[in-house]
Amino acid sequence: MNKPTVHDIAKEAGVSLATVDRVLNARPGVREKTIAKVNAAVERLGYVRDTYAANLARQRQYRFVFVLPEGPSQFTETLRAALQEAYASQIADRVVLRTVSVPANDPHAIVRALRALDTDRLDGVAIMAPETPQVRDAIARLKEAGLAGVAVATDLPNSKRDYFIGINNLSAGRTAGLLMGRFAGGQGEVLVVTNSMRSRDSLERRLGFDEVMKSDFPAMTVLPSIETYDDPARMASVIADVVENRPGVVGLYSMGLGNAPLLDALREAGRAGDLVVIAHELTPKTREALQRNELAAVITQNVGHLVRSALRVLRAFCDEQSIFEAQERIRIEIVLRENLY
Amino acid sequence: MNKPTVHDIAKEAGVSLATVDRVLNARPGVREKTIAKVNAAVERLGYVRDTYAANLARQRQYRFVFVLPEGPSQFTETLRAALQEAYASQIADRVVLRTVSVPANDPHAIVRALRALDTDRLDGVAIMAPETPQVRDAIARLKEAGLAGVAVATDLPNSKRDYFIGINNLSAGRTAGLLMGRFAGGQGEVLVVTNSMRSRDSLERRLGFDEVMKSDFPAMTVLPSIETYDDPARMASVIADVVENRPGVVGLYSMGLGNAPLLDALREAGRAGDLVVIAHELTPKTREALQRNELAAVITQNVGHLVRSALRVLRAFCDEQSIFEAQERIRIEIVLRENLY
DNA sequence: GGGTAAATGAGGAACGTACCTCATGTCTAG
DNA sequence: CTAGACATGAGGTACGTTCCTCATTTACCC
Repeated sequence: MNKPTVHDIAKEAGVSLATVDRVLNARPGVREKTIAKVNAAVERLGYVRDTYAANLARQRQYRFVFVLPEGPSQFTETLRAALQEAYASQIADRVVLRTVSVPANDPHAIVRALRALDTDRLDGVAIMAPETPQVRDAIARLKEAGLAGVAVATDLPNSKRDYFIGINNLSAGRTAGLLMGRFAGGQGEVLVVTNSMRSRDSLERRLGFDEVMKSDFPAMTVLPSIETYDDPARMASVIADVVENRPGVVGLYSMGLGNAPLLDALREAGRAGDLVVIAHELTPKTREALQRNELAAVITQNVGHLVRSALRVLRAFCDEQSIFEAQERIRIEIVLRENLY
Repeated sequence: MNKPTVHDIAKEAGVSLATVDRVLNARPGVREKTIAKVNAAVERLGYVRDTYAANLARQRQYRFVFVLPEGPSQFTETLRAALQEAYASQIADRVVLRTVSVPANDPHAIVRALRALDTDRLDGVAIMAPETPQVRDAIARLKEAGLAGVAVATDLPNSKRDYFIGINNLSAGRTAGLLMGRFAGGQGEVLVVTNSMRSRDSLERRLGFDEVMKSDFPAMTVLPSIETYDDPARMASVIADVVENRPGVVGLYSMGLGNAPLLDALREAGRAGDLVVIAHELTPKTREALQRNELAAVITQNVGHLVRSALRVLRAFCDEQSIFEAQERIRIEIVLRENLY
């Protein structure tokens, strides 16, 4: 009736505990035939290893590092907070966590940080960074050393990461497009801003946004992306320009970081609550703007989920366990004033 | 450096292991003063009990029952599937699970089922059922027997449930209202249908919906709720009536179950994809309808999250552990064609 | 100050697994 | 046929906790 243990397997297979142990842990010195016998018994009884007991016996530690962009972005701050919170909870059982901050847009510094990781004292790495060839190589090194590696929020599709935890940005852009079209009534011009189009995330979002606008709202015009390079002054002048010279603009899609300056500029220009503004990432600022009707919608991913997922997936890879996909899928969430929770 | 164990506590407090154990497990025969000494040591070292080791030693089993409505609703089927899936995973570690089906709208049968539960062989119950005074009493009995009890999807606010896992239906209705208003352009009439207004969920959703329509879209008219009593023929006639006699109707809000018949009726009447239709709960049917542009939006709660959350919360109550609120909050999700995942 | 009850200590077994050693059994090549 | 390699068994210890027993100490009351 109860869950079978290694002892049951031993009995069932007609071998000793030691042999069962050797088979289950893939230790050498067992004949093929015996291995088969044990595996058959495992099958028959439906044995599943008690991971917690195993971890206890093995004194398992999961030594993880999170490599996150430094700097005063609301998104990364939320992420760090979520990480702290998760670390204090059950999920981080037997996890020893460290975070490393890297300048977001300095590939060299990122590579340096990745190289500096002591692979002998580490079991897994979660990385949020833009992908460059050097970064790719640095990740390859980590993988060669046998570490688990996941990409968080920003994918590293060409690197040997084990898993990507985050949303599909093409779909996110498409979702923004659909919302924009429907909210704006299918007419007028739409401004698209981002801090930098060099980021893969922005590129993909823009692509998805345009696809939907073109196919579903052909009467709308999407203006070229405007880059603000994290410069509030630039943002202010962009918005001012729209107010003065672009009466046809009905919507604004902010694809990247830097929503705080955007919202400030809109308020300054007196257009807050007037345009249909759609932005990414739920933070204290965007949350407040939703409440004040200054943002029509925020497209986001649940950051708590993101970090918990990263921890679970890293552990699963360390233990060579399978991943419960449904649980790890990060959803593209649409947040309006009314479902802010 | 490492996590402190009971042995460390014993040393630190200058008492024996046995005494530490007595204190930690609230067993009698320890002086107040000694208890204080031990607790101080726990504080000082930041000791946290290793739940998994404890469960191992204690041979802990979590015996849970899920009481779910029977019948061929897509929502409950999805729920059952999610439960199966969760049961097979890590989350259900040491959990022995049983489900009990009850007729959704027969309070007597529900009470009978709750009474039939053997409280001696059970640690927790998750219930999805409409609240009636008898149900409330039956739950009180379970609580008295020391079981953990959570309400799932439908709250039992007046019962002694330990926790409610699900969305706030007032907010869900408000979210629907905001979407409806913006999607429909703030003009025209809106039809509201549900299988039954006797359900608290429908009432609350309607309330929220009306609030937002009134305050944010005063130019729109919301028609009285139409109840279909799970009768496809009735649904068909309602829709046919709209097509023929209500040219001003631009939107349709389906608050309850029974989306399949609604969608069929719309197709029949040739109005699918024409009205702004907003429904609840993501199921295979609603998913397909989103893809075909027959539904503008679906407001839903993640069912996988729902059952995993229920399991975690039940466990936490059994162990008298605190709950990681952020993780257990069920979000009101808005699903459009583009973020179906 | 002695008796008694309560408080505490010391130690061990168990949970399911990992990992170790040492002894014994079995096969195979020369 | 036998040495040596390989396969297997038997048994122990450990992980952090629970829960048990039994002995010893302490505190308190008359």
